[in-house]
Parts: sequence; C-alpha cells; structure tokens
Amino acid sequence: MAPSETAVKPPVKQTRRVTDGGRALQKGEQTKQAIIDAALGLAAQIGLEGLSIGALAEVMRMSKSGVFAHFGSREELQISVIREYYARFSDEIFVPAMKEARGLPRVRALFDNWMKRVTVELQSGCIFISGAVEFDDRPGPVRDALAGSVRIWLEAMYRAVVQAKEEGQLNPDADEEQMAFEIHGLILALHYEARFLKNPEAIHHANKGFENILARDGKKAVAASPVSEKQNPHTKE
Amino acid sequence: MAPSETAVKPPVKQTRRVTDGGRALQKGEQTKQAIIDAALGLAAQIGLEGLSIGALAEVMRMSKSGVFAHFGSREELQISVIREYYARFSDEIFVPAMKEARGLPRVRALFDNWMKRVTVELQSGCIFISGAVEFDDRPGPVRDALAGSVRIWLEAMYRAVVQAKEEGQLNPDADEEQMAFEIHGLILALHYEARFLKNPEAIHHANKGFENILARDGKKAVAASPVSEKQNPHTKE
DNA sequence: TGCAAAATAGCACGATCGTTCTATTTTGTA
DNA sequence: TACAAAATAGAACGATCGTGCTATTTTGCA
Repeated sequence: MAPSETAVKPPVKQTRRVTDGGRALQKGEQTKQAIIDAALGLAAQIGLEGLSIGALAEVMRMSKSGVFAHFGSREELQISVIREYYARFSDEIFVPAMKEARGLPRVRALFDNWMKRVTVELQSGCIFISGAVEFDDRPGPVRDALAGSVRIWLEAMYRAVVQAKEEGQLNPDADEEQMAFEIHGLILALHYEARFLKNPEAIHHANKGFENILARDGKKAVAASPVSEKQNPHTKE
Repeated sequence: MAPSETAVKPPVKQTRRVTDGGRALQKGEQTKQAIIDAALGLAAQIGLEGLSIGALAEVMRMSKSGVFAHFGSREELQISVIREYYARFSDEIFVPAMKEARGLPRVRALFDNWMKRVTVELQSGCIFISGAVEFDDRPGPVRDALAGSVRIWLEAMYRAVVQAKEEGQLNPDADEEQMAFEIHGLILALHYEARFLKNPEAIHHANKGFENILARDGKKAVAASPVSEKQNPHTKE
C-alpha cells in the first residue's frame, strides 16, 4: 500500500483560515459580530444577567443552538459583550479625547464625551454601571472582565488629571485621585437621577459639578474674580 | 326548620384579629416578618430581581407555597422588601439625624449616617442602588415603590440643605439642589468603587468630597484662610 | 464542481421559575 | 376541649433557562 494514501495525514487544520492570510471575515465571524451587536443592545436594556440566549436567538431569527455554538457558554457571550462595549466606549470617548492637548483640554474632552455617551444611554443604559451592581459580589471571569475594563477607563481619566497638574494647570495641592473620584460620582449620579428618577435637571447638575471641581482645583489667576472667568488658561499670570 | 339554625349567618370575620384589639401578632404575621427579613438579606446580595421564592423557602425551611401564600405574588414580596428596607433606612439614618439641630449639623448627621450605613452595606449591598439599575426602564408597581422610597429620602436630604441655608450657614449663592446632587454622587461613587472595584480609598474620598462641598458652599469667615479652618461656624463675623 | 469543514438547526435533558390547586396541620378561641 | 379559621405543605402546571447531542444545511476552497 502506498504510504502516501493510507498514512494518517495530520489533519490539515484551518485550511480556509490561513489561505487568505486570515484576512476575510468568514460567514461565521460576520454573524457572530451581528449576534454580539444584538446582545449588546439587549444587555444595555435588561442587564448582563438578564441577557438570555433564547431571547437573543429570537431577535436574531436563529435557533438557540445556532447562537450558542458561537460562544460555547453564556459566560463567554457576556464577556464578548463586555469587550465590544469597551471597544465602543474607547472609540467614542477615549480616542477622540486623545487628540486634544494634554492637560485640562483633554480632561474636559474626556468628561464631555463621557457625558455625551451617558446622555445618549439614558434611553438604553450603561453596562459598566449596571454590570457593577450585578457582579459586585459574584466572582468569576465575567466580573473580572468587567472590572478590568472599568479600571482601564477610570485610570485613563485619572492620568489625564495628573497630566493637567504636570502641565501646571491645577493648584499644587489639588488631589488628582480625589478629583477623579468626584467626577466619577457625577456621572453615576447623572445616570441614577436621569435614568431612574427621570430628573431632567440631572444633566445640568453633572455639568455644573464638573465646573465646580475645576473652579476649585484649577489654577486661578488672582482670587476667584468673576471678571477673569473666561480667560485663556494658558495666559501668563 | 328553625331560622336561627339554618339562616345564613353573616360570616364572622376576623374573630381572632379583633378580640385583642388587633394587638398581638398572629403566628402568620410573625413568620411573614421573618420571611421579609430573610428576603431582605437575599435581595441585598443578589438583587430584587434575583430574589426567588424557591431560594427564600429553602432559607426559611418552608415550602414554596407556604412562603408564597403570605404575599400572593412575587411582586408583592418585592414591594414588601422595599418597604422594610425603607423603614430600616429611615430608622438608622433619618430618625437619629432629626435629633440634631436644623441646618448644617443635621446635614452632617444625615451624611454621616448614610456613609455609615453604606459602609456596612459594602458587604451586602444597597437595594436603593441595585434596584435603580434593575428597574430603571421596567415600569410597574415595584419600580414605583422603589422610586417613591428613594425620592422621599433624597428629598429629606435636600430639605436639610435648604434649612442650612435658611439658618444662614451657607453662602447666599449656594445651590441647594446642586449640593444634594453632588452628595448623592459621592455616595454612589463610594458604593461603586468600594463594593465593585474594592478600592479601599473610596471611603476617604467620599468623606473628603463632602468636606469639599461644605468648604465651598458653607459661609466663610473671611476668605479661604486655612488658619480659621476649624472655627465654629456660629462665630460672628 | 465536488467535498470536507464550518455553520446552523432540531431536539431533548434537567433545573428552576412563579403560580394554582387541593390536602393537611396548626392555631386560637367560644 | 371541640371546631372553624388560618397557616403551611405537597404536587403539578407551563414556561424558560443553559447546555449537550445529532442531523442538516451552507460555505469556501482544491
């Protein structure tokens, strides 16, 4: 018998995947992405815990097992949703803010973009906020993925504040950690009061709160003279 | 047939309830209260939505139907839990604070008691916070009960701030709504960062944030002279 | 165009859910 | 102590959950 025929060939794996240099999206990858998109929409409304494969399959007009096969477990689905949310969060908030100058302009951009996103999400919901409540004492990979994403983002905001101080735009005794904490609180209060309590003043309060923080910790020209309020922060003192 | 025997007597309702002037707790009322206590513990950990009658029955060593009969529906159980939570919240935070003098002392007491409670709850969870996320776009009686309780509490804090201004302890241009909003944000950030992110600095940041607000809106003696920092706010200027 | 592999469907499973119904037990009093 | 009412238990229901199996269909390259 010719060895070339009967010999157990090592199974040629990934025949398709490799041929194109891994470039083109397989059909499966496309639908997987579509599923994640739909799952993100569902999770934003009813939470990561409320996200069910059955409901997701119905939205996608697929079978449960068809949806399931893409992830292998519900946890993996939830983690995929978190990753996708993080990616969008980064694209809409972090990336554009990095185009602003180091220091206060970038801090402002981060906050403004964050506000913009949360304001839009008042109709759907932020899974960084809802997820924190759902997984605050439920250990596991989902919690880890969520906490990891949130930490990266909060760290980014904190770094921007630190840079503002390095640029000399803050008082020497300004506490950067404290500022980041208070800013975080404003966003959380906005989400709570606007989304749950339907308080239309919440957006205004959040913005005002941010200005209050800057007015306190930002480097002032003289005292708190209302005349020089709108001056360029780069003006020599 | 003697009418005294066969006549349909109007059913004597509440034979037991009334005899004692409605005073003594029937056995049923006792166990109902015990069930609510257990349910509150469960809901604080896994949320109002995660609260299941089966799990509750297991904790109580009762049958599902035995537990169920006390409430008639899961929604009614959830509402009972919310009412109980509100009662405790009020007893631990509001009532003792009302013994403090109107104005800043009472505001301080409200905040301190609130902090104390949330700090304890870092091991269990606050259902005013978790519930807001679970029911923020899920209309119904549970949401109504929750939002109602929260509004009453936030209103109480707001009123205390207003009174502080009436007492002349705040700057004339202090914005009471803004202050209440920012205080709410501090509590939310504390809950988020301490409970979810396990950040041990969160308590300190929340307390510092509160002092920052008072330092900004409290009536100052002269300017922001660090020397006169600890003076009695009632000192004549 | 044929063919292996990938993608999807279909079905069934054990578990849990809230709820309803009918016994049974426990309670409090006349 | 007897007896009605209240409290609890037990079993069953339809629904939904995540997941594991085995077909079947679809895909993309040789």
